[in-house]
Amino acid sequence: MELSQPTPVLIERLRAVGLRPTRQRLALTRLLFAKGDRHVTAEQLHGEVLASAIPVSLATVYNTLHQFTAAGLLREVVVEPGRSYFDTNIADHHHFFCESNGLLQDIAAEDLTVIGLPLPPLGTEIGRVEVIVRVHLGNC
Amino acid sequence: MELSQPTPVLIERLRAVGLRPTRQRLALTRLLFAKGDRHVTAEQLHGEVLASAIPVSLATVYNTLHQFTAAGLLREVVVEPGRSYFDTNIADHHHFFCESNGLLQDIAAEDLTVIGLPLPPLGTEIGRVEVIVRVHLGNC
DNA sequence: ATAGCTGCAAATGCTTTGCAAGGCC
DNA sequence: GGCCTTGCAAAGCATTTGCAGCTAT
Repeated sequence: MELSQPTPVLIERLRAVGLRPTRQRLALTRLLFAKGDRHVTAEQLHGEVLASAIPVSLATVYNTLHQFTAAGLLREVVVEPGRSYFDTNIADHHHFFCESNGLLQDIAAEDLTVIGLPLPPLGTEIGRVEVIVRVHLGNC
Repeated sequence: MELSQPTPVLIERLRAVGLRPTRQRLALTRLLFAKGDRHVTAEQLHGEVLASAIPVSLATVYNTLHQFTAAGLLREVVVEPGRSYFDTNIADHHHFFCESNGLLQDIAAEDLTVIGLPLPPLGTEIGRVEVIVRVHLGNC
């Protein structure tokens, strides 16, 4: 598992996608990519970054998450109305989603195969196949 | 393809799930289940029902869609942040979603098979496996 | 220096709710 | 008549935007 990276690496990572390495973007990058794959909401990440003593507004967290998504650093996952998750794993993969506690968990693309996919609607091309396995706590 | 059903059948359908067959619920039921499978947003359906000369408020459309969903008459499909689709096809199936024009299209469960599903997270049970094939218009 | 960021607060868009009036049984 | 529904408007949330001030290069 990938551990926290030194700041210079993070700075390069931002520059590589054409984003200036500002204090708040670095703080968010550090939190997002510090350890393994993460699935966060804007609200969650905002709470974390405030806890790390760097003041960042919620609006900036939203803007940054979307910039990162547009830059290909993150992937947006929509599983519930009115809430967006951002996934630091941008490789092709799928998810378990627990409807009881709102937790997302990765399923590696290699583990799972979809067979029998029909042709897409006329005039369209397939972008991505997304599998969401909805689960719930057994002891409810 | 199933054509528009006579009103008495619709009334029974509502009663069967414990909902009073009011004028607005009947109008919505008629629009939803008149012909084949549909994927509508609350906004869309509201527009349609107003066009049919029966005044229904948007709030009532939302409430009704959720009551129908809770009653098992509809299924909610989440594909984009900030918009919910309601699907009149409650059988197990999957979707094409066109990101260019927001159209949903069914994929029959029989057509598509998911193999290699890992065990769900400890303590959870699988509810439903949902496959969303994201497509986009080729001529963009 | 200057183009690009940030923060705040206000605006937005979708959805839900509270409560008085109305309709179904 | 009684209870469930409806409608409207207002509240609620998550998210986006406008603009003045700040910052990285």
